[in-house]
Amino acid sequence: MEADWTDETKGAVESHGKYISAIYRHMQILIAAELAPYRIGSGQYIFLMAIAGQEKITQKALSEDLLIDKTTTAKAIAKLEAEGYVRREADPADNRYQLLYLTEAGRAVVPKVQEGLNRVKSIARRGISDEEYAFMLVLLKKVLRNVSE
Amino acid sequence: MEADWTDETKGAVESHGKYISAIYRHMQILIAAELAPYRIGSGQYIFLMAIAGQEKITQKALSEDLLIDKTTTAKAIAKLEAEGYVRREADPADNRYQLLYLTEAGRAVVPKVQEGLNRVKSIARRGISDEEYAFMLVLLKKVLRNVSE
DNA sequence: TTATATAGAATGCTATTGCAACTAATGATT
DNA sequence: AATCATTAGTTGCAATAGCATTCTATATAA
Repeated sequence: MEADWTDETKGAVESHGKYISAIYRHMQILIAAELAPYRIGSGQYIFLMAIAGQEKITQKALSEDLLIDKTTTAKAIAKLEAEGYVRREADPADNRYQLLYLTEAGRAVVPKVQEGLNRVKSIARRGISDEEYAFMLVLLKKVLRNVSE
Repeated sequence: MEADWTDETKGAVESHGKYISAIYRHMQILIAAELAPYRIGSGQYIFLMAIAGQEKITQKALSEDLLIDKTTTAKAIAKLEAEGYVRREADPADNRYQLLYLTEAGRAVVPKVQEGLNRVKSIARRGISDEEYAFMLVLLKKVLRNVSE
């Protein structure tokens, strides 16, 4: 009674794309709510935490590590800098590079941000065992490699 | 040598959030490229396919099914209507409802869109067995339920 | 019947994100 | 040394997405 593509359509809507998209958007909302008290948006926290894990990093390296466009990185870093959490310093060896460091305020806020992220993560992981979660991560990494190369 | 939160930080950056985010963004890019010939953006295809699967649907029902904000739905439908793929008809029984249908052009483009989505999906699924993929979907559904309730 | 409440949809605003094009600095070639 | 190419980062623009608010139509209450 329906054309062939109808089933195909439902198959596609039921594929990972829909879930990835919905999870992403809902997590953005949850994270934004957690970090609002610190004036850190859902587009900035990942950069703050990456710098916390490796200071003296460049925007280019951040972009590559996080698989985010360099112009997005530039804007996120600018916001973190404006909020006083990150400072930039030109690399004396090559003035094209801006080396990124946490400020004192940045160092102070990182544990708070981590707590907020942990709360969101524990909500997202409800009812999923460590083994299942680890396996899901393996598969997500595969998918990411597939779509990003 | 590093503070305790550093490991926590790496753990968080390595959790599903980063992968979900990166997969979402890269899939948006791939899908946008596939559908550009039809002037359908990455923010509209899911609505087009949902209407194809169930015509005479309302924007409210679409928003709930797809877990997308109703204002986002309104804007996406407006674009699909402007491109001539979808038409709206006020429900004669209740004029608050706009019933959504595909136009002839919409019906014609759906299989093309499906092909493009299938191409992206097959790229994303490379090296993942049917069983693994199915299991990943189960877990993604769990995560989605957790973050959307 | 009129006033209030509710529901679906639309609009204005803002945040996130990426592309194209640009600037500034370094490196390579002649 | 001067020209050209490459690289890191910035800026302008547009698309996606959600919140707050408004609009319009229906339902409920007085």
